[in-house]
Amino acid sequence: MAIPRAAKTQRRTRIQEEKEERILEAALDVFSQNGFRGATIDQIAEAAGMSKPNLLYYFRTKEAIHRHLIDRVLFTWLEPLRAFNAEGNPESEIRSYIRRKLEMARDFPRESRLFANEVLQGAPHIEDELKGPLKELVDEKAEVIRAWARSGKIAKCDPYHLIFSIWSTTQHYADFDVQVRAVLGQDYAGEGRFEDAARFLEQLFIDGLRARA
Amino acid sequence: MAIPRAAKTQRRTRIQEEKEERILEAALDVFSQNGFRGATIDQIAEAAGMSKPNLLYYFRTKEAIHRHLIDRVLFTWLEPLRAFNAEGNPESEIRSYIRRKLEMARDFPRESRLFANEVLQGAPHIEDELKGPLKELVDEKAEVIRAWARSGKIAKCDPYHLIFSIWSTTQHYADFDVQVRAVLGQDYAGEGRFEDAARFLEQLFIDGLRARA
DNA sequence: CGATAATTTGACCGCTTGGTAAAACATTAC
DNA sequence: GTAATGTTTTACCAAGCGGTCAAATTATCG
Repeated sequence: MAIPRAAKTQRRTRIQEEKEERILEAALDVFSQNGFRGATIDQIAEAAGMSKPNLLYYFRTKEAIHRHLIDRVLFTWLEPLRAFNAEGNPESEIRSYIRRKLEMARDFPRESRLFANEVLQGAPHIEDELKGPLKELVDEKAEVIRAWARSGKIAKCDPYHLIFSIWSTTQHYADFDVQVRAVLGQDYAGEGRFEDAARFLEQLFIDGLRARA
Repeated sequence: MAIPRAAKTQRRTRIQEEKEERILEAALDVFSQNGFRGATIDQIAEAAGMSKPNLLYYFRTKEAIHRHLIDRVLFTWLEPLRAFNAEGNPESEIRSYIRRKLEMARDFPRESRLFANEVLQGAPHIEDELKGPLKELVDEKAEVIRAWARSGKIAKCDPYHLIFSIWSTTQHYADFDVQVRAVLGQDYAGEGRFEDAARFLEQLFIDGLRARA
């Protein structure tokens, strides 16, 4: 019998665990570089070092791989926002949110690009997640920010657009990496641009949101 | 004889002009929604209301259409940055740059997404343009901003990351439109989000860059 | 060991893809 | 008009695509 993915025994075998991980790792490479339609199963299989039918033994369709990745990314991607703490000091909360998002752009650019590809092409696979869980989380944090503004801890501003602007500025360094590198020139060999970006963005957001008389 | 695109007569016929325009218009739709690899010639042909071979009579390959569009977008996309004026008042120059970029995100979202798709996937077709003309223009304007900062007209800041942050925040409303809509909810039916974004971003950048003692 | 289940392979299929060939058709120039 | 050129269509192809199948191979367990 050859029913994939632990049919009889509920427990996944060691091989399953290993191979599925290898596939997802390879697929992250390929999907983030080519988008869903641009990626081929052959590419992913080759990157994972196995034959196409072998890969399809673990994930029945291309969509299944993609969905797995998207779900995973969607979850970890929102971690920093979840950590946003109403009780904390607004200035340091915003500062560390920016830092964390920038670190993610630096350390997980493929995940960022996978997500960007998906949203850019109309989010065909995750519309519900955006309108549901994502919206709810943002609504909740927007209320926190609004409360800070009301109590005069930060300048009055639209909390939604504040969040959008933090998302966009930080993810820019992952999604538009090629452009950033091209503009900065190759003298910027290392990852120094992330430190510079952090300094700039913290200054911009902290000073831009400082409560005014 | 059937050599496309004005071989003998250098002058393009009326039909050529019309059809090429129709093709580019349709291709912009399709490419911006699906990326290069995700788009098919059949899709473009149908959107342009003609048969595939007919379309291929005007553009010999899928790449040729794409290149044509990219070149066009690359040029118009930089208009606002070119307009950036060293002699002007820093505050109003930055303000109007943001406004202009936001208007482009609102009025030409397809162009923005076409560009985003390209850069996101490693800019395989336009690396040279990014490292050449784009970098030169940005270098030039960065010098302007740096001069403003030196003379105390605005806060000291990294001009490159300032430009990146304006690009990213404004284009976000075109490229991540689905997400923005999802988060804001459908009560935001109209284009009001662009006005809100403009207000927020102007506040953020103007206050964030205000010269400090 | 042997039996059973899990994994891997190679051959294959139907469909879509980018692109071509050649002839039919339309337009323009004289 | 008619000849030359420009445009459109029909039929087609080879390659690439996502995915299947059955058989071969390997791992697991008593």
